[in-house]
Amino acid sequence: MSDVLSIGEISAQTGLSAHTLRFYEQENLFVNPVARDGAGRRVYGSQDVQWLLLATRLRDSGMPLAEIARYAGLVRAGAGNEQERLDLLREHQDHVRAQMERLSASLDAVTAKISLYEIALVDGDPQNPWSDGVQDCVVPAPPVRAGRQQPPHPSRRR
Amino acid sequence: MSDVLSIGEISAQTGLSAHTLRFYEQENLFVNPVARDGAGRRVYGSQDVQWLLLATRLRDSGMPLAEIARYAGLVRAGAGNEQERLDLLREHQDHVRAQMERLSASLDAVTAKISLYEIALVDGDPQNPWSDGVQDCVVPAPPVRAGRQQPPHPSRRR
DNA sequence: ACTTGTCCTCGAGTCCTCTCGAACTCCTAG
DNA sequence: CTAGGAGTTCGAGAGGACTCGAGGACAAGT
Repeated sequence: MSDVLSIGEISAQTGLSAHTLRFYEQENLFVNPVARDGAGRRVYGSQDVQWLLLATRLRDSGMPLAEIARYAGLVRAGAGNEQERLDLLREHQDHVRAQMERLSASLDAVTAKISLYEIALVDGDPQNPWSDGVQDCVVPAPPVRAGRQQPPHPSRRR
Repeated sequence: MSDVLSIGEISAQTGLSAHTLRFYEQENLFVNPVARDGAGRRVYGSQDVQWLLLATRLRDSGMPLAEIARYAGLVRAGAGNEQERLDLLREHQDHVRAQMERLSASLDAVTAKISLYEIALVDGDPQNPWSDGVQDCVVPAPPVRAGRQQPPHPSRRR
């Protein structure tokens, strides 16, 4: 039960690049300090894979790396802070739910717009009110109140 | 029907800061070039509000500004490219749906983890298998295949 | 001996989306 | 006339999450 994985192997298993893995380590995203072999190479275990899979889930659902690091820190600290971990997770759960609602509202707006275009195209109505395409922006009105909220962005695909 | 809005007013109505509005203009996110008054000040109309509300929806659902700019460009170009607009929107629709699926999978994982902690806490089992908190990382396995996909990030709230 | 492959460190660069500040112009009210 | 508030431009900086590359080490295969 103590499989030993190289950075290349764990990279393959998690989908994270070796570069990213080192970066994550540096950012304290691991629960345990990463061990090294005689030649100074990183040695991972399967529990690291499990952890990383969870971590990427958290990240993909919008948790900042710093927060994941905080969570990792709590786990690293050992028993006694379960309540804190739970709070952190619950808070994130709320974020995710909110995110999904926003997404679903946006999806509705996009879907509505798509139908409009579909209708217009099927009707073969080439130069109708589409010339400016703005009047049809009748989207449900955003639930937004103030400030920014949850912008995403990929970075470069490798 | 031609209300005239200052940058401050449109900022209030869209939740975007004046700085951001200027930035968006610079990035060609507007359908029409923004008019100016005698003193060189920006003058917006209510259609701009509508457009911005749609644009923020697109952005909030993960469309990069560059893509929104492309869409705006198509609309600006006038009738004749409806198919292209439709394609763009359909593609985004797919992205949003995929995003929601990922989110929902992550939510499941988080929810599962939360239940585990809840159980452990209710059982008042303070120093149980929680010491390392890793063994419970039995998350459904990510649908991820390769490369990065949809990281989010807020920037600074103002 | 040499090539290949995988790994190491460290620092810099990139992308995206803002966000801020400095320095200046206008308009309006008192 | 003056002060305040809202606008303007331009350029720099910030934050987040990578991503890349140079330069070097070591181990195994031919």
